[in-house]
Amino acid sequence: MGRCENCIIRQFNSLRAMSKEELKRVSDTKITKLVKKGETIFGEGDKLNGVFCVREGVSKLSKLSPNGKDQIVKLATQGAVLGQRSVITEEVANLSAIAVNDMEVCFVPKDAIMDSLNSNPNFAVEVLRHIAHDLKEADDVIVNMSQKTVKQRIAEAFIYLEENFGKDKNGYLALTLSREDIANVVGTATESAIRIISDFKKLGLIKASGKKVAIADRNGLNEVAKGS
Amino acid sequence: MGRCENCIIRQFNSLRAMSKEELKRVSDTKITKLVKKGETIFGEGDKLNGVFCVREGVSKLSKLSPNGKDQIVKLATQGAVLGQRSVITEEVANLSAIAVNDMEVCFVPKDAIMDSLNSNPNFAVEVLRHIAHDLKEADDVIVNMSQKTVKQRIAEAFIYLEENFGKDKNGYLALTLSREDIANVVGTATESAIRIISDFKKLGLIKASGKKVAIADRNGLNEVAKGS
DNA sequence: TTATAAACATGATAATTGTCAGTTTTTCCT
DNA sequence: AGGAAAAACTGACAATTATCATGTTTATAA
Repeated sequence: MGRCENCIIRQFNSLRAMSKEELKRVSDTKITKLVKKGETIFGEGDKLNGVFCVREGVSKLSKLSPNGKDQIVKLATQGAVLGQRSVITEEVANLSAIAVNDMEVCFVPKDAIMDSLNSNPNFAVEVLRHIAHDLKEADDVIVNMSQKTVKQRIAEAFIYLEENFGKDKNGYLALTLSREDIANVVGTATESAIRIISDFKKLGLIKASGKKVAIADRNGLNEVAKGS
Repeated sequence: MGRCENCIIRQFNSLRAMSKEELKRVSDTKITKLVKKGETIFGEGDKLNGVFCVREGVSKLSKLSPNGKDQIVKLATQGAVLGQRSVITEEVANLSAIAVNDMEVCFVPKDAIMDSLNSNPNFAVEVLRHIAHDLKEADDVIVNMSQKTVKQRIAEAFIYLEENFGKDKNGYLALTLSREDIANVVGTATESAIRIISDFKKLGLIKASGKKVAIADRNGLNEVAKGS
């Protein structure tokens, strides 16, 4: 409790984006919530009456298809805000948000966000910049999905995980994903992902101890990502 | 000349988003430009010092990979604004904008946009809503690319074209794309797209006269799109 | 600590999609 | 209209990726 406003501040990357009174209003109305690994924060089709700031842990934003395939569109970690896109366009959520590990999130009601957006241009522009950045990333994903092979995309995924979530003291990726989640990030079958990850291990590009994975040959992995 | 402000207004879907003075400023600084089919409005990596409003014609936003593959991320038509994402985040363009047919665009300098964004919350929120909508569409494309087959995506593409660009008096899709462009929209090889389009013709789902395509069996196409 | 499920792994095979090479048709230019 | 160039098409084949079946290891909870 008491530091939820930090999420908003970090998210919008501007201490000046919200006035003191706005911060206070947000802080007064916030609700902190613990979410266990595997639990759903919100599901596709849910009407959201607020956004969720990630204070701890990681959430996957994904969409399940009728045939059981689950595509992960984005991984959101500390400082990220979930659901803001749907709140802004006043639509139901188009993705589900599920905890990848134990999380702590805080809830900020829709009205607090919308009031600030409408009255504070700095805040609106900061949110705009942030969403514009997300859009660029999404466009990049589209291009990658169509122009790169599964092998390339998995190599990229490991590099992405190291760059965005870091390593633990032993050099392993700080964020541990199941093989299935990795497959769902790159958009392939779980077995295909497993096979390619095994190959990477044999080639010495990564090392793995159980579910933990470490990048062993960063340059080599980069080569693979750029096209064997 | 003289009606460029309409693009901005239509784009942001709010007559009240810009004040009279802002509209005047935009209108005073605009430059109208004709772009021939196949010409580039801006290329990946270009530094944009303004945005382009589409007054006439259609532009494809795409990214070319080193191996020659070209992925079309979006088709932009009358009323759309090109380059605003890059202007907002102050990055170079991440996509190229190329005319699919003869176009008329008008240029609005960066400063005119940024000034309005920073001073007029309504305008900023309208732009925000618009980009948030683009983000949802991009997320949907990501999911489609990974969860649907090429056949399904091509069926969807025809439905999309009819819904978004309409039909001419003879019932043919108003926007005529080459087979190569269709392939680049759905992310497949040109020959694969051609083969599937031929199949659709044989099945009576579409009819084609030269490059012109018409949807002959909307329900059937819908079925295909949803999974044979 | 064991049992029980979940995750990981591997082989065999099928389906999808890509590539290359060549032909025909359409478009476009002067 | 005639000819060149681009686009559309087709076949044969290769590569990639998915699916199914099944065994093994690892995690989890009673």
